[in-house]
Amino acid sequence: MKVATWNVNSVRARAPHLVRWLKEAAPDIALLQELKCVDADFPAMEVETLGYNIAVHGQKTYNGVAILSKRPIEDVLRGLPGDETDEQSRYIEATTGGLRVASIYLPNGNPQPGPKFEYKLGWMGRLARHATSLLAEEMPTVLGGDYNVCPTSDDVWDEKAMAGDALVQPQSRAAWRTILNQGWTDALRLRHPQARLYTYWDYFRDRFTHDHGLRIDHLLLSPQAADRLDEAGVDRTPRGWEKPSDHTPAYVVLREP
DNA sequence: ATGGTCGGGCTCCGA
Repeated sequence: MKVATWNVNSVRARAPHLVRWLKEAAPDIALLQELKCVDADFPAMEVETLGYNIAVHGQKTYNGVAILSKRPIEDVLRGLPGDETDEQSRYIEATTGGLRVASIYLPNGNPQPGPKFEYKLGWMGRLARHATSLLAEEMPTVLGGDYNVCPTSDDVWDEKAMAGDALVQPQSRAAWRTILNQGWTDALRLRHPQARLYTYWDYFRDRFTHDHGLRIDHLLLSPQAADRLDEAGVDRTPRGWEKPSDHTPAYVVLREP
């Protein structure tokens, strides 16, 4: 069971890449972020033709998340619990293929300090509370997505260049660890303890060419999912295609129970 | 080196 996550940076602009990647990488479950469109504008026909079911939580212009699965999708939760006033489409969760999975687009938080950074930290607190309730279910669970957090200095090409950025702030990293320390496994780091394992390269200054990247897309596994972890990795290929997203897919392979 | 490049949707915002 291959579960992949990818921030596509507009699903309509990236539809040809999405189709090509689904064919070549063939994930059983794909968690997408930054759709930048409402549900009705998701390129459903192209994806369904490849044998995927779709659950979308879209939004005009900004944000938007989706779950694609070759298996039936059930018990869909749209929006992160904990704040009825939050209008941003950054969270979708569902049961598919015997797993509970979430597609997460965590707030960027820049500029910091400021209201956007406060929103990010508040959102992370809500995610931590919800993650606790997910662990209590004792289901194999995968929380994948663009977390907009570089967990350690190993996850940043240059700490000095990024020093003022919300993605590397001590508060962001502490909030990340609060979730991790509940008992979630950072699958990519577990499988690649030493590697510079970037998932994002800024569009400007040829950052991909020079491998000046960040590791901000993560797959967190509940203990029941971590028991089944085979491989984990980053697929850098789509970042090298013409007109790419600034993120590239990351994935885990879980053994059958 | 405080710029640079994208995408969306309209003259600038978010990343």
